[in-house]
Amino acid sequence: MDGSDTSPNKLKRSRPVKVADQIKQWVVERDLKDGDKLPNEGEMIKLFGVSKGTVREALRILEAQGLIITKTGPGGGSIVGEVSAERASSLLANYFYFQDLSLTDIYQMRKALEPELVASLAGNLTDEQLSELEALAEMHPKPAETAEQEKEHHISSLKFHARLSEFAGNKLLGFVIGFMSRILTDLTVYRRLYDKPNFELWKKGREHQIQLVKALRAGEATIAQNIMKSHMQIAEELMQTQEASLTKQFMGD
Amino acid sequence: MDGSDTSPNKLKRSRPVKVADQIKQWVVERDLKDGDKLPNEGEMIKLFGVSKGTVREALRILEAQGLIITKTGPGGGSIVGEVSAERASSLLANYFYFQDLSLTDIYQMRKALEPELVASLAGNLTDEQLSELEALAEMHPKPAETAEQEKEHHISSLKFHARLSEFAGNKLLGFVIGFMSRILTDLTVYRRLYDKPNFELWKKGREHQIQLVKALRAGEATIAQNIMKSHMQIAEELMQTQEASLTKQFMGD
DNA sequence: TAAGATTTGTTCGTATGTATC
DNA sequence: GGATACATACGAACAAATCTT
Repeated sequence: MDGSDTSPNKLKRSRPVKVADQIKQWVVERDLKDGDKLPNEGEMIKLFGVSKGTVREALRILEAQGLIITKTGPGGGSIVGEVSAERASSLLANYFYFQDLSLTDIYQMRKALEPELVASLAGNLTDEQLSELEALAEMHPKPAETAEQEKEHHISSLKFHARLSEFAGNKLLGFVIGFMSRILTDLTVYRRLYDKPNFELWKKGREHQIQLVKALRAGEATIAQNIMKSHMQIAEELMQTQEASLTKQFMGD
Repeated sequence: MDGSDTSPNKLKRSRPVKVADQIKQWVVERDLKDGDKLPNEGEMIKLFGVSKGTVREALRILEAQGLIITKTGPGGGSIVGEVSAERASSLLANYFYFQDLSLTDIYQMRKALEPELVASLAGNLTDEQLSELEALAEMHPKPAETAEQEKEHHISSLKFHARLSEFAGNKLLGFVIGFMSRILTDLTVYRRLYDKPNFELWKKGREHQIQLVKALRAGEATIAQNIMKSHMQIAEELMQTQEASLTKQFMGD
């Protein structure tokens, strides 16, 4: 957090934005952590010499970014809050709302990253984590018969990948993969992608997931990596048989 | 943008947040685009049945997310604004401020993605873009002698990668690579990474960039990819000779 | 359960700043 | 420069939530 004007922008910053920056600075100077308390409204009014309304607008700015949490009542007030992956994901989704991503774009990334992820995860998961993945993989033992079931299957499958990403030691890698799962899930929910059940693809996908968990448990990094590569290939083919443009299907919160 | 309560959270949402959601909904229902005008404060007060202060807090929330831009004066008011890559990057950096990324984490990603990027860029760049990259690559013909010069060289090098990422047809891939360049640049600026000039690494890095541009111009995807792989290897080695933990060095705006 | 204290939440009236014509 | 239309900011009052006793 710098707080100072890093860019040569001479953009006029409104007072609430300035105050928001001042609060940020106040927090960083004191190296405050997750649950630490900020001054209350009254103190901020005196501290920054602005009115209550201005302070509150500043607090809403920080809250929107996920940096603080505000509660009412005695002992209430604002505290520092770690930005959650969920919130970061939402904010980022707002950016891609305008960007016109294609399925090809997303799968170019998935093909590069998901095999990398499982390779680094092999042999490093707890029994509990492995069991959970197993349960997700075996959730749908029967092929879909209706479009609705097909949709459920695919959301489950994405859930498998999302959960996998949360186990990543590499938080950046984990976040990006989780973000892609989210986008694809939103897509599946809001559009009626996956119209027609596809027996062959369901079967392959399920086998892949089960074999993958086995490889992860055995610590077979290369095998896990190869399974995921094949899996991504299959998944992309499935998606590509459906629509291509997925603009404007998210921007959630 | 959904606006509705997707999650099973029974989190109490303050009125400004609700109004912000209502405004979002209002925008999406009408499919408003980049420069389109929103109702002014007075109209929103009537529209949502809340006071001026509440409307203003809601507007600050949307502004913080980069979704609207507000101007004063006649013809002023709020308009829809595309979230910029810059802003999305800042918001995301807030998340990783708390996450404890290591250089190894970042380079695991870079090694997976940057070769992929140049492969897809080969033969698809304009003369102008290629010239610009060339200029960046040839910016420092002489090895660094001081720590300050070494720092400049590395920022330039990261600029090269950042620019490259902006040329990506795949906006997701481009964004992630640009984001990593940003993090590494912030690191270089705020910490004194790169203390001691390293002649061998400078030379290799420079050659790589120049060869890379040549391969991109020739449309040699595989060659470009291999050059980038080597380059990432070198770059990681260089960084690893320096500090490892890069927590809490960003959170900028 | 109830009352009181604390802190945020919301409203209103008014005044000021700023950009356009 | 003056009129207009808009956001910006302030201050005082009251409402609502929540913790403590």
